[in-house]
Amino acid sequence: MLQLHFIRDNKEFVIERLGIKNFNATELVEEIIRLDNDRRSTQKNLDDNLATSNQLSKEIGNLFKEGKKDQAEEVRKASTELKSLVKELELSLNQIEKTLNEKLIELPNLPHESVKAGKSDTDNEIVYEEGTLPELAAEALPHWELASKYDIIDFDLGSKVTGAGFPFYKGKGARLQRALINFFLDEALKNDYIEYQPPLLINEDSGFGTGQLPDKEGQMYYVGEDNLYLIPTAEVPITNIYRNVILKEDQLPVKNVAFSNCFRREAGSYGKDVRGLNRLHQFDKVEIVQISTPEKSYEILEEMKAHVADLLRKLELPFRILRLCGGDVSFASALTYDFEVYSAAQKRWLEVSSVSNFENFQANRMKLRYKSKEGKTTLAHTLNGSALALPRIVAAMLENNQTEKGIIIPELLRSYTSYEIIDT
RNA sequence: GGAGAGAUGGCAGAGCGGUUUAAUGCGGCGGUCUUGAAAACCGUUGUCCUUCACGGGACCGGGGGUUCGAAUCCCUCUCUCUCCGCCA
Repeated sequence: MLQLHFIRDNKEFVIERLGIKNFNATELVEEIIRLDNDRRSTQKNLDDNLATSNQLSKEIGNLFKEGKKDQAEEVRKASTELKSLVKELELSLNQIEKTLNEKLIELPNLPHESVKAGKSDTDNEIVYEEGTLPELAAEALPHWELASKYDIIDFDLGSKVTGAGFPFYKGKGARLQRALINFFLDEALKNDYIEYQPPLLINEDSGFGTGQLPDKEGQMYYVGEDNLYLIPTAEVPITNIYRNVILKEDQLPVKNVAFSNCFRREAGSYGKDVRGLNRLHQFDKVEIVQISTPEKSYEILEEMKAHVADLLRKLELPFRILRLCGGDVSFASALTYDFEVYSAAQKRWLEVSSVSNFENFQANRMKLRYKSKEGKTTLAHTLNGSALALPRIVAAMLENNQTEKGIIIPELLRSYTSYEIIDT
């Protein structure tokens, strides 16, 4: 959520920058400013009347104490009249605030100055590439076939027990999941992140805080009986720890890491995008979250980017980093880097991580602030990134590392898997 | 799931219809004293809206109500604690 005073002071700028996200904000911004003017004058009016009313009430108290009942009675009448006016103003203020808020949350975050205009993911800019693309034999298999060949992931069994997109991992496949999770967590701990295990269900307020609600409601699994949502990412519970919190500046940056299962309904997905592990309803992910001062947040974004790159390097996977264009940056993000790993058998790049700076957009929604050494309270900046999501890493690893003998486990992962090869 | 108790400022804890602009203690910050520190003493101490400013307003778990006036009374929701039941 953008800050009202910022919108007021930078109207043209806001409209122009949101244009980069292909969002026409002209009317919405006008309406927001109009509603805010309305809110201010109504508030002023209400406050003045309340001030009078408070004064009268005090007077009544004093008059009673002095035993001047007749006079007290008179003032009371005046006060009663005032009260109906106050009530009216309160109602209209509430209504205005509600509408204003509804409009305000419709505005996306402004893209960072480095974000270029663009329509879709085809306009994303490759900012970095590393590793050599593997040359596979002609008979190389895609990961879903490797998975059944070595009996390590069972998609059919998942369909039977739950439905499509809920695979079973089995034997060395299950062990590989556990190995990757531990590897990712340990690497984060080496970089001074604090480990959390969050709840997998969250309430409405938390969904609102990070921006999943109200607009992305259909993407989350919902437990109606208890009014709870299954988390689509650990970002939600981990960031919401700080909802309505004022941190001290010396607590920043906050560096948290969490492993969690993630649940996404992925309504509307189809075709090759959902084959095998490419897109699941339930998957595992290690997420890093940082909270920082506005001054440091872009420096930290680079640090997080380097952390993710290091993980892929250690797993010996060829990867590239994209800076998302305006059309592809999410609603809440100011700047997002996507990491893609090359999947040799599918001959395509798979998105395995997304690292974003939300600046104060989430912080404003959830009232996450910090107090500076001078005692000034300011909205903090929030950032997060996958480090990493498992399924596509597994997909690429199976495909790229396949040999006649089996699938070779990258060296740095072997102490976690306790095996070096997946064979029959 | 059943019964009961409770939720007050960073923490502890009073207040249970009108000098509460929330007592008091601890903690924090500033100062006096001191070579320095401690102790003692003095002062100060939250969040939000509005205003150029002075000022005004809101906030005692959330929401609603009664009243001229609510931390205080009523309703409701949430959470915490104790006991019982169930249970990994």
